[in-house]
Amino acid sequence: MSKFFAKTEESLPIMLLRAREALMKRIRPYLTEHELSEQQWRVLRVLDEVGPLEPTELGERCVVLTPSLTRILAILEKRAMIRRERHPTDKRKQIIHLTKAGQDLIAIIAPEARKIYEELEEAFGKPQLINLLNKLSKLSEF
Amino acid sequence: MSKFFAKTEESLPIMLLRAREALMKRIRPYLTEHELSEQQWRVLRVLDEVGPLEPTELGERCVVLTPSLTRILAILEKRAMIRRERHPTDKRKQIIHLTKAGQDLIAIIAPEARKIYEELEEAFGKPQLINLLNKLSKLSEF
DNA sequence: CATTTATAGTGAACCTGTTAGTTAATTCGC
DNA sequence: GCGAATTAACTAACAGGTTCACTATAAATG
Repeated sequence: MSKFFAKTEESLPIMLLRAREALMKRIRPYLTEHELSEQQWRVLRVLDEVGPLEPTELGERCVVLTPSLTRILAILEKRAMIRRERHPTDKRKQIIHLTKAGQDLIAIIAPEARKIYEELEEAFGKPQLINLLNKLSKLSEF
Repeated sequence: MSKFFAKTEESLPIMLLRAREALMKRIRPYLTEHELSEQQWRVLRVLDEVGPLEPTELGERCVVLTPSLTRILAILEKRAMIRRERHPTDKRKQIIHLTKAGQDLIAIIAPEARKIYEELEEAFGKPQLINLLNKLSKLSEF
């Protein structure tokens, strides 16, 4: 029962995990309903948000390592949610496109997910949330 | 390229993940050096912090689901970092103890890990960190 | 009591995280 | 230009995350 560290309730990595868990506990059911994992959902969202991307940049934006992304893209391609193209000049690269089916799926889930974010904003206050996001953003660059 | 959502840079779950990643990128090397996963490390720390615990409560404190904890405890037991006891009155339960070897390992890693937290405090400012932890704590109860 | 209901831990299946290593294509230095 | 270093994507192997189901024990309900 020695005390080498701050209590785990004050450990930033653990608290970040706990907070994320609380959020995802609400969101996951909607994804499960459509047989999407969290990570698959992130990939679809990012493609929808920024348009066609190379896997490496896609992985960075989704916070998914490339070995995971390889598997995720294989699954999403089999479900026809994404489509691959060759990069025009660099043969090592690909370009990942969201398909119509992928966009449709996003459009179905979007209202449910947005509802949760609105609840969050209500419970938390928008300025507080913005402040939190700013701090997290700074932390990401640590 | 439609916009069903806030940008992913403003998506709280993703930002929580990103921030956590930035932190763990610094801490992981020290754990890897001693062949510990993040989660195994959390288990050891919590046992050191609060003393012997039943698996269920241990899992809650570490933010690890019990099926994962089962596997983690099996590994840590094989490495003699923890030890199991039967619960005196409830035969369903166990009590997990940190062994001397476990304590020793913590004592070795502690200084390195603390150094990183101090760097963080310096780069971020203590009041900012406390404020962040408070917000995360509130979020955990959402 | 007997039966139902709840809880603690485990097992299984599938996906993801992480590290390391592979292959092919590109870029850099000379 | 040519070999060395770098980069993009993939594969492999093992640990962890998540859900579901199962067993054993305990508690609640009648």
